[in-house]
Amino acid sequence: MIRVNQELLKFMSGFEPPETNGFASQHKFKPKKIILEQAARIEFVFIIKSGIAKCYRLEENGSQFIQEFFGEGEIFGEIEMFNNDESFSYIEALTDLIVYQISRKNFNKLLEENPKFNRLILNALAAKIKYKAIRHSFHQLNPIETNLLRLKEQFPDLLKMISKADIANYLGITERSLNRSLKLLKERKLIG
Amino acid sequence: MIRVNQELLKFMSGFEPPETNGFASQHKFKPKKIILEQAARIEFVFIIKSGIAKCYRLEENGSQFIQEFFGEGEIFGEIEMFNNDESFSYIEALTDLIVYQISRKNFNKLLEENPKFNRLILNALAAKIKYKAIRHSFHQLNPIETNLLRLKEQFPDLLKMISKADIANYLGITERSLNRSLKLLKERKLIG
DNA sequence: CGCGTAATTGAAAAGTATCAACACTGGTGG
DNA sequence: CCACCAGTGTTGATACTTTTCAATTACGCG
Repeated sequence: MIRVNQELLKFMSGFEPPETNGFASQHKFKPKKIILEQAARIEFVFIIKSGIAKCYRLEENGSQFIQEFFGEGEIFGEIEMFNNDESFSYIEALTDLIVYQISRKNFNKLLEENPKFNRLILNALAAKIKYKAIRHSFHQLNPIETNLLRLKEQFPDLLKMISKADIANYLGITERSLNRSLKLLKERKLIG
Repeated sequence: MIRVNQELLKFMSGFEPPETNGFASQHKFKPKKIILEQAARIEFVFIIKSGIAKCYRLEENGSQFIQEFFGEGEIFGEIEMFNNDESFSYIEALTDLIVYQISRKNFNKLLEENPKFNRLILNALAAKIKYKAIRHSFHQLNPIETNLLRLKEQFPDLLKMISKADIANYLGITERSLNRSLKLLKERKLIG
């Protein structure tokens, strides 16, 4: 549920000051800080050095759907670079966050000149696609209880780290439904 | 709904016989032919030259969820190359299908040696991610009727090309619900 | 303590699935 | 030419699930 990319993180640590070579800078954000706006022009790619962010979309009816939770080494803003379009989701810090920030120009330069980086990005994109495909499918074809059990299995500390509202938005359900399901699962001793 | 990638198609047409250079071969499939199995080892990347295929996942409870419909220039099998894993979905021909087929080795070679191809693949992956993100979000946060209207808007010939069963599986609903919604929309003169 | 945010719960309304029966269509063989 | 069949599409009745709405409680922090 909270995804990470250790390989990319390791690669980026090569850009630590003072060896940044001007490629990447570092920035800090406080919880609840919006890092990227939906429908905004994007000039930087970000890679998380530490902390957790949530990526969500706001639909016209005002409700939000959480795409994923980004942990260490996860990249965002790159999709917009490729399709050269406005952002299609918000990125918001959930914890104290430190990110590497790479300009459009440097991102493209790295892609072209550094085969290792190029492959890391290809892998990262492929991983996102697979994650989304499996998630959407499982989501649609299983009841809420099953989805919750799967979440708890993949990420036992779920309820300690993520607010009920965010979990509900991640599952695309209301908090009311989330609470009912959690209560049921507890009664059946399926979760703690 | 039926996605296409004209740029990639155009690039691939450079590999037409007799100029294939051994990079890509061509293959034909009949409707209903399964081209890729879920949970199978994959040795080739495919790019559609003509026709339509459906990409779907089979969940343990036996129901299927359609990820997308691939049209001209769409690529599949590439995700499995990157994360070096088994296939996570089926690919099935819906119409007569002609595909370019590239071996793992040649795919990697092209990626490394041909910057244009490399960028086309990056763009294709980014487009898939954006498509999936927006689709899942819209899907979750809107009622069936709204989803149907969106489909009809994006792809007016929907009902002529795709079976009711497939449309229902794409929307993650039963055929019964699909029919009820279609009837309602027709009564309200919102669709033809 | 008091305030705002987050979490919980009940009751009614709305939405969707399930199940089962029936209609339509195109193709096949007697 | 008709009878039959299989696949596809249609519909109704009922049961189940989820949302909506509103009221209440718990918690963290200045």
